[in-house]
Amino acid sequence: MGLAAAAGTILEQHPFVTRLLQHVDLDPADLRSLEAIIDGELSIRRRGELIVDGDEFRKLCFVRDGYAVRYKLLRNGKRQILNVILPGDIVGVPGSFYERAIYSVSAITDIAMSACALDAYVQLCYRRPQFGLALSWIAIQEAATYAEHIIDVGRRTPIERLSHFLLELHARLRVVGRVEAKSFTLPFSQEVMADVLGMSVPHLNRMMQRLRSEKLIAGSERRVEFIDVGAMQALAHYQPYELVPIPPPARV
Amino acid sequence: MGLAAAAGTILEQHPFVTRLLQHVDLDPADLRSLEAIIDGELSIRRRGELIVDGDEFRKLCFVRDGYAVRYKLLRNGKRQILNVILPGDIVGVPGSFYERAIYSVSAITDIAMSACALDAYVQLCYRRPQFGLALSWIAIQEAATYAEHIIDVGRRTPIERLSHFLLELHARLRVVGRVEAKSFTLPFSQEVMADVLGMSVPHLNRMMQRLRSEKLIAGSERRVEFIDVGAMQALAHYQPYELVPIPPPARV
DNA sequence: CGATAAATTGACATCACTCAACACCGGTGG
DNA sequence: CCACCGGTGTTGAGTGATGTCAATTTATCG
Repeated sequence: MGLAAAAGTILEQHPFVTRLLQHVDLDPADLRSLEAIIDGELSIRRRGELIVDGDEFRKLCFVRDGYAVRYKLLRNGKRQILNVILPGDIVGVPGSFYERAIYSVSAITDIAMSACALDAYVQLCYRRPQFGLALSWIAIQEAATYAEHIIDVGRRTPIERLSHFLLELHARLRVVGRVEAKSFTLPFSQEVMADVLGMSVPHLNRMMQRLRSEKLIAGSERRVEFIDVGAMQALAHYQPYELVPIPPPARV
Repeated sequence: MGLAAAAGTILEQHPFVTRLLQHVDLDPADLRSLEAIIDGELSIRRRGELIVDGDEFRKLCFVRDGYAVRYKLLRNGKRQILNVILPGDIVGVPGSFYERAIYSVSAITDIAMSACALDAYVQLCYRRPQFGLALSWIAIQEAATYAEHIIDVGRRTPIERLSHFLLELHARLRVVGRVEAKSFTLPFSQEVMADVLGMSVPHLNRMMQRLRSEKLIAGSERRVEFIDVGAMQALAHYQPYELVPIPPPARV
């Protein structure tokens, strides 16, 4: 776990800031306040554990680059991945808000994050309420993503689930500039995707082949190219959602 | 949709306030500010729709009494219930934060709520940042509930799912004083529970019988009495979680 | 180039869904 | 008072989708 000294321009080009600015206007003073509470950069190696279920963890880590998964292991050895974590996401939601972390987070690739103490962020919220609102917005978006995930595993068929996952992943990666218009590189193995979607690896593999044979996607390996986005969205019951911006403070 | 005039003591004994006070200290002035933005009481009849998928809805409704479900209908007619809504919960999370509601909400019993405009709540957050933090905390708790639900439908077996649902429901109802120590009255039909848990009604029914025959619960109809809470929790992989309180503002 | 991880394929068993029919209950109107 | 009715809970039979468990090929990484 490397902890580098905080340089001057931590937040330059930071995908978390990119995401924040989609919800709320922040002036340079706001950004400096945010930067002031960052207490370091964290680097974790591929396969490293960022958070282990049961830990006391009271930090927020803003992912600069790399991929991770938030998951829970059941006693029978099964793993459910709750969410894939992409650049711009926060590690520590929801774990840091509980007495002990309720889920584990593990790095899929090498990953770099900017970290701050939860308490410091909360103090920032008292001074600059827009950060509290931003956190609410992000948490609500997180909840909506989870909700869609419930529908995936609860009522969508395996092929619909997989389609939905691919479309949503593409949309989320687009926000932080990690995709091309109709294609992208999958950062995740089939084992990971199977654990996201609550299915077995062989079955996931078969569904992947079926998407290819039905000419909905192309590309081999970790490459996904959407051939017919419309058909794919219809199959997946996919619907792009748009968060409202955070209303600015009323003039007094 | 009845809209009664706001009386003086809207928030007296309001289960939403009960929940807020578990996270954060609010003084009487805070509560008056909250009360000031409530623009009315809403009553909906059993089976009424509170929100329809696709609506523009920009309110937060704090449930005073009654039960509802947040759900999505797929084109094939299947319904996935994302969450059951209990007294003290907010209707409008996450729907009001999107341009158009992304889920529907429908009343299971008659339901009474206090409503305010989302924008008014946001303005309150600028004036009193603890309300922004409270919203974050509630949204994060919502996300964690959804996460547990993902594990239910993704990796827990049907009987584990059902056990988990019953235990969690009991815990949530306890916070707002709607249960006895080891028993409670189910507000939901088996059809509703099946749609929560992503299973068919007949199968849910069989699992319910199995819980009874294995002496884990007793009670018929809508009555649930836990006989062996420990065994039930073990079966369900259930774990009670505790949110940290919102840190108070630092002394200056 | 060997070792390890990932993707793919096949055979098979079974869990849980579908589609029924039926029982029960409370309310409602004749 | 009783017949009807919608909503709810219960039961049964049949079947197909999907998991399990392997073996095998292919990629990736030292």
